[in-house]
Amino acid sequence: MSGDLCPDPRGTPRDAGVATVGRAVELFAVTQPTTQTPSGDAVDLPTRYQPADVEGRLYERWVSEGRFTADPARNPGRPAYSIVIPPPNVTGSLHMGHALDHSIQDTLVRRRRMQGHEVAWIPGMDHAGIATQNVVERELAKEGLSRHDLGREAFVDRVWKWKAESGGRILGQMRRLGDSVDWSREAFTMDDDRARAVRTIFKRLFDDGLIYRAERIINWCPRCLTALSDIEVEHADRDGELVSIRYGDGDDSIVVATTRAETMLGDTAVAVHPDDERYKHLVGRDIELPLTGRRIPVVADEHVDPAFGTGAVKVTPAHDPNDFEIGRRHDLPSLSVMDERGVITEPGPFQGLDRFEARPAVVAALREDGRIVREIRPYEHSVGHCQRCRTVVEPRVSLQWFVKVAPLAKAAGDAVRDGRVAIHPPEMAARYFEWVDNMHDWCVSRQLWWGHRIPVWYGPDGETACPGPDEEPPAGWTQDTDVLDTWFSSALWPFSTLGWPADTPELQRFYPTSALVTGYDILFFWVARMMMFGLYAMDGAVPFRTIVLHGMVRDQHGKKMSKSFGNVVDPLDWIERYGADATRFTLLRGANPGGDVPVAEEWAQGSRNFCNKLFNVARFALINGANVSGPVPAELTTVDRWVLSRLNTVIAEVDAHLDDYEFAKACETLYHFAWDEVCDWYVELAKVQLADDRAPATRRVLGEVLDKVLRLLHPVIPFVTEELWTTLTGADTLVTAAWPAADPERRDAAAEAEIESLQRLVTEVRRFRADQGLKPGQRVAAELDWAGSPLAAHEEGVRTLLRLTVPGDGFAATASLPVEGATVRLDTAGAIDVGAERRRLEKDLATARKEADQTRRKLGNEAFVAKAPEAVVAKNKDRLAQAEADIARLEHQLAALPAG
RNA sequence: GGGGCUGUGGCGCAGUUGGUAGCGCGGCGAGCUUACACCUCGUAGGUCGUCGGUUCGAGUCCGGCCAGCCCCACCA
Repeated sequence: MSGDLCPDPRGTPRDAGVATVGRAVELFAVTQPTTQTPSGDAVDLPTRYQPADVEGRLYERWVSEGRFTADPARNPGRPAYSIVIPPPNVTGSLHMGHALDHSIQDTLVRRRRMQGHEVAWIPGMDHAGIATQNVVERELAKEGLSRHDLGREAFVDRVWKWKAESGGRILGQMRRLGDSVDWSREAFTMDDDRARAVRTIFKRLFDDGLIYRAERIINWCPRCLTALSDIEVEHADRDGELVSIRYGDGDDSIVVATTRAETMLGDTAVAVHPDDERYKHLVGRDIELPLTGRRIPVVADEHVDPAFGTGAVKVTPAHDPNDFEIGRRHDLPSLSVMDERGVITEPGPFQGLDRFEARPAVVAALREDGRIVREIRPYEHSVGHCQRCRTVVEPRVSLQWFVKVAPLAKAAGDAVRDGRVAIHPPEMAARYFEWVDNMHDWCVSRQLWWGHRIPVWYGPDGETACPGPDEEPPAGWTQDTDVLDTWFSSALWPFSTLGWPADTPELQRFYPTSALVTGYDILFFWVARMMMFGLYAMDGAVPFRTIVLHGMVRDQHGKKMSKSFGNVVDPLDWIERYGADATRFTLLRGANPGGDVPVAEEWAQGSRNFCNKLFNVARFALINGANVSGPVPAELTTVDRWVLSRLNTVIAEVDAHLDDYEFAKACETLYHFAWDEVCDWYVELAKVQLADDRAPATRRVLGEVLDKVLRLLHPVIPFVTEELWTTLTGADTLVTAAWPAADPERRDAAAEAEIESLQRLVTEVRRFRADQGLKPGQRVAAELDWAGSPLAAHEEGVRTLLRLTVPGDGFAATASLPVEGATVRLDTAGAIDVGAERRRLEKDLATARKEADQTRRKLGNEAFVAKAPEAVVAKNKDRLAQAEADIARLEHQLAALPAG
């Protein structure tokens, strides 16, 4: 082994080169032992990339060297790029959805870092009100305690303790994934700075009259014992019964239908449509409500659909949102018949029954009089469930805090409408508008203990005060006991993480953030709310310039991942078995804009294989002394010019794809270039050049190609690329190395055409050899007749690729393949299967003739020639010419076949 | 009830301003060749859900239908 095994990239003296070799050996030596020894020179290096050996080490180094730390004061002239991470719940752990979301963000920020931007990617977590409280309550339950046994203060302490001990497991998992976040700026939605932001904006909203307290009917979870906002309620179809009940008696009777018979105990009216002739005589009269003895009025209300059911509806203002509104319009009393746990409180036979026990009980009681229940039929209807615990939500009248969203939502919609915020993919904007344009006031109070306590105090006579964060509440007043919806504090995330309300350098430099990356599933929950609060708090400045929406990760059949299906894939499992890079690559390769991302074990293996492929080209490059520094020589072979031309095309394509958030396309482009073109063609052709005096230039080109490919791949697969690139170049890190710029001067159409032609020739001969059963390794004597063809310059390469020897004495051509303006005559020792070859050629000939006919007919179509663009016509002419050439070639080959 | 999406080789997906279909995985066959069997080479396999329309020409535009999915929703 000589010193030029791996020349020093900077051309400094030999010992530096030796050091690089030492590194290389170390890199390859930590992997498992070689399974086989290449023939010839004993280069005893292992052949597989072992991610586990490098990932942890590299990540720790990146962090300790501060590679991800943002500095708002650094390079003021340079553009800033910032992203705030969608804060995962403290209770959460990394799942594939996070892995996808984070891989996208990491790709974006790593590329910007390489482009010289000042990058801030802010990590953090969400306190996740209900979810976290439930976790800790469950823990307490194991000790036989409830939160009430501890009392509020002790319980909240307990939650903090839990958070310190087992919360935030996901942060460690983010390191495994390789997230290049700025850990020095980690935030938590409940920490002091964020609490200050909450207090500040609450007060502003309060003072502006955009937050108010009112008695309303809200969604109530009888298990969590708290109010829920509309979007925390999930609707699902359930089988139920539609029971028709006669109210009143004789001429004064009316039949109503309900799926919730038990609520009739709280009915305070029956409503009909004002124009409904059937019931006009009853409007304004009282009728008797069965079971209760109460008499309730019949009212006329536009809301009632006369065509539905009997056209009459029972009105229970306390337990149904519609009825609540009807009740308000007609000034009806609101009679609550259940407590906060959904247990009937109305005195009588049903008192103490759960709402679901009361339902059949009420129906049974009604049936005792055979004339009251007119019909019972199965009925499927939509029922709201608590998003957190799946309990059926109970509409309930209570005193809650609301944010008046109309003005805020208007601004949030306008920011997208007028283009200040772009949504990718743009189709998703429709969903966004539909939501912001139809949003109800947002119920922000929760009857929980874990969360930001509502900063409102009440005086002895019911006065209210909302002191700012630096103000004291009046002495002796008591604070509201409710806390704010979790989404209230996360809506402030893009600016609260940057120090708002203080006017920090971070805020100056990094707000508005550059992109917000998240799944389309929380467009409503979170994104729209950040828009509302961002615009409001930051005086009209948008919270982010671009919203990048991705889909959900699914299994290989497009099924949602869920425990019950048993198809959940744990990203950490993949990271351990295939590496973080392979995990990331699999996800990004499937990340078409807005589309769901199916993943499967095989895809991950494919990605792992790709990383290994890169490892091996790098190994090849090291063994052959690839050179990554200095100018690329002016004198280059067609092969070299071709690969550089392709490289620069690829750089431009990848750049464009990443600009468009087309991660799948960027990955595909690089995958194919690196594997199909660089490994399968360039390296094979380069082997020939490396054996002669073209070696120095070839080493430089090989180094150049690898250098650029690794840079381009680094944002997507940071670990392998860092490891290989630093080994190849001897430089410190790829993290801040320059992002490649495409050089249009390198584009070389002639070289590309020539190599494509060469590829076709080689493929054709390989095909022939395979069809004829000639072993790929078997050397075959061949005569190449290609006078005048530019391919003649590649004779050595062709002979190597095809394992063709120069014919000696006694050469007898038994196969003649005219292709690409050349003729290859092979000595197949008389072993060729003439019949098979003839069948094959005839089939191809038929195909070519058919194509020629079709194209000829098309070109004969006057309308086509007149109307189609010139380029299209020209393309068809080329096609015809090609087909005709194929026909001639195939006929020639057929004629040249030996008889029999 | 409203809104949106999807339907392309066995499976999962690409297909830019309309010009006769690509990729990965899988299948089949061959093979240790100057890095890689987590490899190489060769190969089979779709007329683009369906009907109709516009056009010289449609997977690519328009309409109907069929199938599947998602989101939003205060019709009992």
